[in-house]
Amino acid sequence: MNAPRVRFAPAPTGFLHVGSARSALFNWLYARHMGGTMVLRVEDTDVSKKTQEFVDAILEPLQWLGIDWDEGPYFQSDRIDSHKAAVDRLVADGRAYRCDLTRDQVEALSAEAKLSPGYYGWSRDREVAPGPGVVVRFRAPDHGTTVIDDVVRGRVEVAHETIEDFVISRGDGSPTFLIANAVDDHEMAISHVIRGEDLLNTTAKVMLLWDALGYGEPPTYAHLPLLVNEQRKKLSKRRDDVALSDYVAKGYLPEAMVNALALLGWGPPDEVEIRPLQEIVDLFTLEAVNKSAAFFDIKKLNHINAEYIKALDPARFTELVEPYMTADEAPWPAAAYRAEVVEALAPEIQQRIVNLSEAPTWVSWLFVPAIEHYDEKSWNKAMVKGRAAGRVLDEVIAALDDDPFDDPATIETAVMGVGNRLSEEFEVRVMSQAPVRVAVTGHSAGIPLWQAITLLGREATLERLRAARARLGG
RNA sequence: GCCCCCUUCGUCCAGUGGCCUAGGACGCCGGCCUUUCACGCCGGUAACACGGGUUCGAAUCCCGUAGGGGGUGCCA
Repeated sequence: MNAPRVRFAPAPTGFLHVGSARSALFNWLYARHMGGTMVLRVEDTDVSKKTQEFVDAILEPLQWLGIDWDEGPYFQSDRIDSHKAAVDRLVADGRAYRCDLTRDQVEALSAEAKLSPGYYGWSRDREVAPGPGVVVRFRAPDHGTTVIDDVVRGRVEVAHETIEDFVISRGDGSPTFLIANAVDDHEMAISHVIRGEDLLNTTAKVMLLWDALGYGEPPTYAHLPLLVNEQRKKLSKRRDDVALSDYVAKGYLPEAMVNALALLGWGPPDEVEIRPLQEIVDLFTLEAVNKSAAFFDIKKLNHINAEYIKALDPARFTELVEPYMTADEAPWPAAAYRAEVVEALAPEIQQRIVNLSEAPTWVSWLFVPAIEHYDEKSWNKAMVKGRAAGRVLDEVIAALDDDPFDDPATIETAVMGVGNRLSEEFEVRVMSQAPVRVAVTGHSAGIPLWQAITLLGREATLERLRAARARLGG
């Protein structure tokens, strides 16, 4: 068997859809697994959307995912002459004909004939002359069956009676994607067409054109299960978060995204889900792709992303997180940010976040001059309801005054010592960490306190403790 | 309406006639660890849509039913 040639053929809609990304990935996995060729073809037959902006919106996310291609991008709009030639040939051969009926007229005719809505070859013998508004329709066979030998779906039969005389050239003379598909797949010697199940219905039409054009053996088809939302509906631009770029912005790692996408409609035989891309390439086969639609579950993506983040080495993590740390939305001025401090804290942050954009909240206390806003719940729990919070702060301030501040362990001993002493005094457990944490970080949840205090240093820590003590009053 | 496709835990995947009293992962619940939040570890919950066949034997094969989805454009 020759090395396969596959193609990813997105329409330039202005962004890359998660579903398209999954299709691209499966094409890519198959090509790489088989040592084949990946062709990229932009299907811009409709309007002229071939602006650099629209094209980049597709290509950039692909590159981000690590999906590369060996040929292209080709543009269908550049190949319009070939498509037109094919249309002319079909007309000349009597396999297609012109039609000047509008959509309304077609509907009226089917209603009049008491048939379900559709086109029933009304213009087959009308000898319509070419001209503006005149389309070309393929003369679909009245009898027989087209069989699609789909790698994932098996044998799919479509009776020719159910295929209407579909349009292959629009009223303005531009060819439709059906004819462009047949012509391009043929001329680009595509051996495997791997795409979403939503295109299964068009396959018989393209195969009919393929045959009418005398192209011989059609490519092998593989229709992937659809990606759906919680309501089990096809992922849609309007309702669902489908733009890959949004996931990029939120701080999902490409490795995690690609790993998660690979797990929708396919699974490795050994059941190891999180693994390097190369292993997925090695294990991937089209035959193992399943047939049923898959819900794109953000929870699973989150878990996978969290795993990849935890596995990052601190330097790399710091690098990746920098854009979020210095963004305008960050709780401190970009100039106050210090990467080496974050790197020191990296492992602590890494085990607490699901995506990179969450990183700043874990160090929101770090690069600001003082705590301006205490989390209300935290303050209430630790200071107001907390036992002897005022005493704890007083004594910790006193204890820390003498502390050398160079070692988390010493700080821990000092703060915990206060808690233990007060516990004895009041004969009830007094937690010293909570009030100190809230005073220093403004929140009851966070990275290990002793480390935080060490990083902050003596002056800032004492200042914050005193500020909180004053705020507490009493 | 018509055409096409699909149907294993809530979700994703494994399972291709006996290894299945159905396995893994996410989620959820419980526990351990812990003077924060997490991480980690341990345990639990939970499914072969239904009905008929075929077979010594069916989640796996066949038929039917039901449910879900996709398509039905001079979009792709």
